[in-house]
Amino acid sequence: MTLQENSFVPTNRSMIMHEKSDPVAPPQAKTSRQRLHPDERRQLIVDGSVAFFAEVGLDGNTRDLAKRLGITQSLLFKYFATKDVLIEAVYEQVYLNRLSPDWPQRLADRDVPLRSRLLAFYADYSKLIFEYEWMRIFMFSGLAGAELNRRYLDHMHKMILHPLIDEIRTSSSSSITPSMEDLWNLHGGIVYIGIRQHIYLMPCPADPYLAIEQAIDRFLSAFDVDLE
Amino acid sequence: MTLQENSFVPTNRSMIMHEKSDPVAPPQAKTSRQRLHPDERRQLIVDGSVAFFAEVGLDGNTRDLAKRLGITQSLLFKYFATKDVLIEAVYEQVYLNRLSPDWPQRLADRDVPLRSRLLAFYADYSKLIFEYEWMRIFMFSGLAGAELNRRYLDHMHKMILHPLIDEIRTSSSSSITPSMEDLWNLHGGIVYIGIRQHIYLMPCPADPYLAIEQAIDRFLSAFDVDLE
DNA sequence: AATTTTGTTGATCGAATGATCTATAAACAA
DNA sequence: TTGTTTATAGATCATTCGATCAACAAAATT
Repeated sequence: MTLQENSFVPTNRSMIMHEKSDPVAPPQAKTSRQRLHPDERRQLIVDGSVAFFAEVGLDGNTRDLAKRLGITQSLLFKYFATKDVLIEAVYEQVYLNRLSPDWPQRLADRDVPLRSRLLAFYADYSKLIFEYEWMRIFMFSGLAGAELNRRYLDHMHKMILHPLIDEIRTSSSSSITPSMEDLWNLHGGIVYIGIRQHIYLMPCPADPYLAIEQAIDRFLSAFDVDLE
Repeated sequence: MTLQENSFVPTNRSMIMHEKSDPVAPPQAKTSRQRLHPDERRQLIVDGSVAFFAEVGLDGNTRDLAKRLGITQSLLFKYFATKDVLIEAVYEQVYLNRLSPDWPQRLADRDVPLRSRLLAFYADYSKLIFEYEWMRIFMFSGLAGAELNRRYLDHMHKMILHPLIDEIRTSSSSSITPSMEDLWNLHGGIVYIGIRQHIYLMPCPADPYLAIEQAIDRFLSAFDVDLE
């Protein structure tokens, strides 16, 4: 395979990285010192931090962040004791209150065709995770070894994917039963769209819904589930 | 969905990261100064760097790396002018000469059943990318914005996945034709096994071959390709 | 054995980075 | 207005990190 022909191997370091193309945005209209209510300022910092760390990684430095926010670096430490505390706030902002908590129930609602349930779930879920900030911060923290990611995926396993085994078996007209690996395969194939888009910055379909729909249909028909 | 119930949200910073559990390995039997042939020393440094940077990320520091190698930090700069040059060598070590260059041809060999060709390819390919070093360095460099990754994936697109559209159409008994997104879905579902294993450090099947085989079979039968 | 070569070390430099401290000025209360 | 509070800025500290350099010692050469 031509992958070996090394045309993808860097010949010139300059194209590789660590350049980080000056992530410092245009300094906000520097009209002297702007005094805000602490709550508002704090939220501005968190929002800016999410965008900043998603772009440059969790060890982006606080000076660049402050510059992008149009504030001084020392001000960051008035609101967050340490950089780690700030990153904690970033995690919360990104992961908290982002997806309806009743998906386990809705996925088990057998009054609705299984295909419809799956389509609805992945339409909702993909809208969440196919966002630049979510995808990249999740990947950065995963690489850094955060327990957070394992807990999140354990939840996905227990509350979403594993229960689906039963749903599929029930809706199936044959006796074949999907394994957990099969369900991870369905899930991974969908998630990978977001990885291509936001991690590798590859061109991707503006609307991934069709691809998701077809992946789900292929999956269900392999287990003889009616596509209605 | 219970993902919102936040049981995966960090309540305690200590479990999150930046601890990097002392990536410095036991210093090699420090029997005074060991003088090696430059080629051998260089290779030791590159090998150690691959393992080190795969673990802690591409901005791991050179002191820790040197400590793990059992050499002084300054010695690194005798072999590599800058840290970036060293990382370039890491890329080469990881990506170079790792996969047979004739996969495009073998995948197009219609004397062999398409299913067999696909199984053989992904058996080979997964052995390559399901390695800790490969997976993590590829992800780190992707997040850092390396052009390398886009080039690699472009190759995958042009030389492997796109030609498969034709192979599938030819082997199919129906008239449905897979789109590029369908092929990326097959590919991504398989790659995601390695991501779970090496990025998120989730428990995974020791041998992913069965899961790969079934993913391929589901895919092919969706396009009415004989499974022989 | 004497001499040269060069692989390796330890000390150190300068810039970058997380964090701190004091001075300042914008809001608010009297 | 006057005085108080506190959000913000600017200067600075202590480390860390990439990189350099002179000194040293293990091979290689004579």
